Amino acid sequence: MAGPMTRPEDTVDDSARLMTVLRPVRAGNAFEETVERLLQAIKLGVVAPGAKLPPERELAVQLGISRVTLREAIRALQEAGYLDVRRGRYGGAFVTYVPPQPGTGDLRRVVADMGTADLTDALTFRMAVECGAAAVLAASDLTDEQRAVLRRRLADLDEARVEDYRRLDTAFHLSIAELTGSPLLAAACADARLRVSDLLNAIPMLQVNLEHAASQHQAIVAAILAGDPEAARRAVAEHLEGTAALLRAFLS
Amino acid sequence: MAGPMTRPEDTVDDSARLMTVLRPVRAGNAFEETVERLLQAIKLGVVAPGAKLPPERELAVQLGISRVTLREAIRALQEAGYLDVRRGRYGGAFVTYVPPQPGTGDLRRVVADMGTADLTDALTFRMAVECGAAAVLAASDLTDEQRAVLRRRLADLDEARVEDYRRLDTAFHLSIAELTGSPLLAAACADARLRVSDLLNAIPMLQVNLEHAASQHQAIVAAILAGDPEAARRAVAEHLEGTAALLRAFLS
DNA sequence: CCTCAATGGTCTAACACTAGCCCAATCAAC
DNA sequence: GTTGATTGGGCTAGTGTTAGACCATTGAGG
Repeated sequence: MAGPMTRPEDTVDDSARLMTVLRPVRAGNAFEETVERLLQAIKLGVVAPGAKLPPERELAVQLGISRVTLREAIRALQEAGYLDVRRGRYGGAFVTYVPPQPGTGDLRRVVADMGTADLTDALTFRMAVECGAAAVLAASDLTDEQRAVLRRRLADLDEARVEDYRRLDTAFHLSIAELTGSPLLAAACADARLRVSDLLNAIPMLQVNLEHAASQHQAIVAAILAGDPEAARRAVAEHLEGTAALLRAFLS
Repeated sequence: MAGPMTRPEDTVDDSARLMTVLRPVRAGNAFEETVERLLQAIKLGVVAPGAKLPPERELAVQLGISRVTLREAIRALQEAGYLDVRRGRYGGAFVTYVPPQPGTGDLRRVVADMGTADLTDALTFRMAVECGAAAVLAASDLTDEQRAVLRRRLADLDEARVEDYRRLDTAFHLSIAELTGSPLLAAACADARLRVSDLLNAIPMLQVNLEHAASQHQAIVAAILAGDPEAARRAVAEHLEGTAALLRAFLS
């Protein structure tokens, strides 16, 4: 009775599940992960250009690392030109990074950098979590305040100047996940967004695409406000599929 | 022009996004995270009772940690009664843990342990990622082999003995994510499943519930095989909603 | 001017983690 | 039996990380 209960047919693709569960415990050392996280906050525009990060002591606690490690990461970002660090009261680490003008980057190079396997992984992951988040939100009872936030984000995006567009687009997408009230889901969506942000930044913003995106954003919000999970899922899927198609077009 | 571009209305719920992006970089030290991960493999039945973990050297590489840290984690699990470690050739760390008989645990205690906020977070997260995974899989062109795996998992579950049920149920759900081919998505689903596994283990398995679950599983597979993302999403949502309702019933 | 609170800059001792090496035990094959 | 390959057990030197204290700079307000 103490023998293995594994039956032959179970071992067929158990290796896949072993890979999934026994994946690396940590992506790198604390320093690298911290740089990555701060870069996320900057590139996603969570900390806007000209704004400053929280004080080191506070930030170190939030990130669950020591101040020494945090300072190393900040210094690296400073030397890379993302931050301007100033001492004294009212000082801090100010964001100097300005999102690159779309179209100037070389999309092929970005794709080559991350590898096509990682690319499809990221796109698939994003499709799943964002569709899931929208469907969950559409299925829940929304307060007036939640509805207002959603409409506000949509309106911001419509009025956005070109240089603010990516940041507000990110804000719109992340708000959907945040409004579900699930930190885990919000983190997953932020992670997914980050993994494709370099890609998005390298895509030129054409008028036609922006108009498509705008109507798709409207469809998403309408479906969520109407409490229709399946319409919400479909709208998000169409929107993201559009991005994926755009990528394929620029790559072929 | 170098001033903050943040407009007043942007700051309304920027704090939420700051919390999301500037969340802790690491959940704990390497030892704790490793124990957690191994426990995940054991409790989810990825390594079946009686089977053994990969050799220490190999496993340490897979987990991206040193052998010393891995051995500490294994020793902790050995002392907690989950593993039996044997030396010499054909030795290794054998799983001795047998999943608890459902109904013996105190559901209320488990819920109290994790807190209701974390509970709804986990349930919401699981709902989103599993619905998303099923929809993505349904929207993709499946090979015959993929279809076979899906049907195999379903059949395994139908024939399952009571003591194997949870493990095969986990295998079924995770297979859906794995079949999308996205490691990120598979990892997210495994994480979601783990977060509710203690809960599931504490729920008695009643004949009625098992029958409901069986027909829901069939509906999920049918929708995926039919290539209908929305039916797939709906089927998964109904299935998971059933679990959530069951939880509420036992808690009130 | 001065003061003082907030903030970055720096140091140190303790602890965590790693890489690499060698030892000890086991057991199938010969 | 003896052997050899495989596996866990244990050690050490070096590096990464932390907590906490103290110093240096800045600028608003008195």
